[in-house]
Amino acid sequence: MARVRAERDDIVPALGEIFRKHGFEGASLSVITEQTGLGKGSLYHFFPGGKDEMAAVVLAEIDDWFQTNVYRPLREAEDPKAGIDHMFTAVDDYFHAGRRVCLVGVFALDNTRDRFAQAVKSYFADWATALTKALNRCGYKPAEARARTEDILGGIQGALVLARALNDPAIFTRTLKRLHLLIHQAPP
Amino acid sequence: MARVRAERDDIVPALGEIFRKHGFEGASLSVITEQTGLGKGSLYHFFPGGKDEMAAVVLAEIDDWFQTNVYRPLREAEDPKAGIDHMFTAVDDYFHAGRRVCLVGVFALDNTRDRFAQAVKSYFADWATALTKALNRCGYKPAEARARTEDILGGIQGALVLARALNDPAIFTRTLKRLHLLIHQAPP
DNA sequence: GTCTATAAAGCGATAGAC
DNA sequence: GTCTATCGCTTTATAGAC
Repeated sequence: MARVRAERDDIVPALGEIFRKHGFEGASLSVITEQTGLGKGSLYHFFPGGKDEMAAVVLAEIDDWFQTNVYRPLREAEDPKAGIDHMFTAVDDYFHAGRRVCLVGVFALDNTRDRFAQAVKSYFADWATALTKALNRCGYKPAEARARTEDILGGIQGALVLARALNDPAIFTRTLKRLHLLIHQAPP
Repeated sequence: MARVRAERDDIVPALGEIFRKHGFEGASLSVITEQTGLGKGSLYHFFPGGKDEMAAVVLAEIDDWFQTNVYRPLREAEDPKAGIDHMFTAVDDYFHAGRRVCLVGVFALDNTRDRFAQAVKSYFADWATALTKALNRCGYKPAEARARTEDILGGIQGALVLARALNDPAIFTRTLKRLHLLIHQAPP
């Protein structure tokens, strides 16, 4: 049965890419079947709840990844600046230097599915809390830490939109670098 | 026939709000029928091309609005700073202080429909060109003007994502104010 | 111009053989 | 676990009466 779970988990990343590419409504079962190579029988064997469960599992995996690779380092790094450095590196890597959009951002704008609203909210709220506290530890006053957090999280999401819209991934990496320098150059 | 065009144009804003709320795939004809009060017969009378034509007309109207109310003032204002001031006011107004998402941004992330890619690209490219030139006229060097343009356009889109995701429209207005001050406080 | 009826296709989901 | 067949429903789009 460990094998069953492993196999199911193996297709979750593929599902994530499909939802990223087509959105929730656009990711029809025929598209999912085609892209994963699994028939409907197999898909419903792994995900009895259908598409909703697939999306929920993908969102849970994303949350898990960011908790481990971004939020926890932000919270637990002895040097808060090192945690922030790590965040920028991890984010550039995760979004493939601007060639991969943020599924949570996609689900945030396409708010048809209210059932994912809580997962979307938690993703950004957890990130914001962890980053704000790290900035506090860097010496930023609370109000400034919150403002910089909004600038950074919003800047990341917006750069992903721009990079995709203009078909120019480099926009993302450039923006990320400016946001990073802003923190290091202007600690209060 | 002027009356026909007028009536058709009257429902375009409603279509825009429907696409904003449900996305392209989520805006089914039954939803459109319900929200506009027009039956399928009327809808296909106005838009023989179906949903695709509806979305194309909405995107064209959005482009027209931004050309008139944002890009042209940026290009033609005698004082480039006044053009930029006007842009920030118009943008806050257009996006209802963070309560309205950007349909072009939604279509950018939900890239199922490649047929809208050109309209999406033009929206941001025209905006970027107009703003960069205005910043140049303000005294910014070319490279800095391009960087500030990316910060502002990306910051706007990202703030809209964050505001929607966290259900906190004030994030948008706060971010807009910071982006605006950045230009006025730090002209090179 | 708006309506109803309907066509044709695709959708998510299920059943059951293997 | 994977497959095929199929159900019931919704979708986009069209036809034709009014």
